[in-house]
Amino acid sequence: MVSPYERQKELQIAKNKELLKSLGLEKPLFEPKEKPRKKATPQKRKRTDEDTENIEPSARKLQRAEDSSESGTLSIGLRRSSRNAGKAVDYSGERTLSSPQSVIRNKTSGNDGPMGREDGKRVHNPKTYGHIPGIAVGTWWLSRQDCSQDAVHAPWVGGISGGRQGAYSVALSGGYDDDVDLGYGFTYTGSGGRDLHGTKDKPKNLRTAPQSSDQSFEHSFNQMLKVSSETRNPVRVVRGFKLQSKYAPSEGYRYDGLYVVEKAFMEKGNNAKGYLVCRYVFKRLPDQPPLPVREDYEDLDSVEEPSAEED
DNA sequence: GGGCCCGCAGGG
DNA sequence: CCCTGCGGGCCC
Repeated sequence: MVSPYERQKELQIAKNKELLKSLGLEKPLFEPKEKPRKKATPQKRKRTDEDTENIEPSARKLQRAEDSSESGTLSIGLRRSSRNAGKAVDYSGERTLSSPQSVIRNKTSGNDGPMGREDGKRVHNPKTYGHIPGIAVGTWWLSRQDCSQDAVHAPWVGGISGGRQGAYSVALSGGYDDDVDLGYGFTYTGSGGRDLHGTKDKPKNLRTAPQSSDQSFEHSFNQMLKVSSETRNPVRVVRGFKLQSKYAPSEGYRYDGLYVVEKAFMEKGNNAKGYLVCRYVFKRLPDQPPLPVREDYEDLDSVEEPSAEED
């Protein structure tokens, strides 16, 4: 039996999915020169010492965790994402799934700094529109911090970064489970409407929290994205491992190139009280490397016929 | 596994 | 200086 709440969510998702499809966003605007890789390249290498060498810096960062647990090196990698618990972290596989140009950049190697940073300096300015020089589409980082250091998406926490001419970048991290991701187009939800302070008797100091009020375009971040839809400036898009999508990386964060904000509107969000959210439709710009697809992701694509599910 | 609370970067 | 924010590490 499906709860009315779930029902509403399904309808919402279906609606937005239709919206994306009606805009022709379920596929690349132009056929990429190179065929999209439907499957991970067969030659999925087993982890070797050489691979371990490559991920060493990130592992080093988690040294402390290792100190307090006797478990192997793999499990300290998993610690980072509880949602991926039980899954094997195959960094070499991650690379084969990514587009040809993809490259892993983890700079949080830090020999012994408190936060493991040895070079906190940014080479490029994140407050720009378009690609960051030297950062190929498909570049992958272990953490938002690394991504920020490469100037692709500056905030460590926030999903939206922007200025007066619109957003510079957004991060898709699955914070709103009614967002739809078709890869070449997706819906995105604005910020705000969350109670980060708790109540008076139970004060909190959170960075994220459940939806507890309406969002609005007055909100500066939401306004930036609305401006983006008018200026049509390109927005850098980063997909994170928490995103529920076959286009999400299984671990870490990946730069997926430039998109434009095609539409901006308000609608009821998928939250208990039906608070309003700011919703956006993003469209991927042409002439970019094909998006990697996770074949292991089970697409619960059962939303097509609302009347089909009776039992 | 879930809850808590932190530093930090950015925009106004 | 104020505030926010789709992280993340730690403690339980």
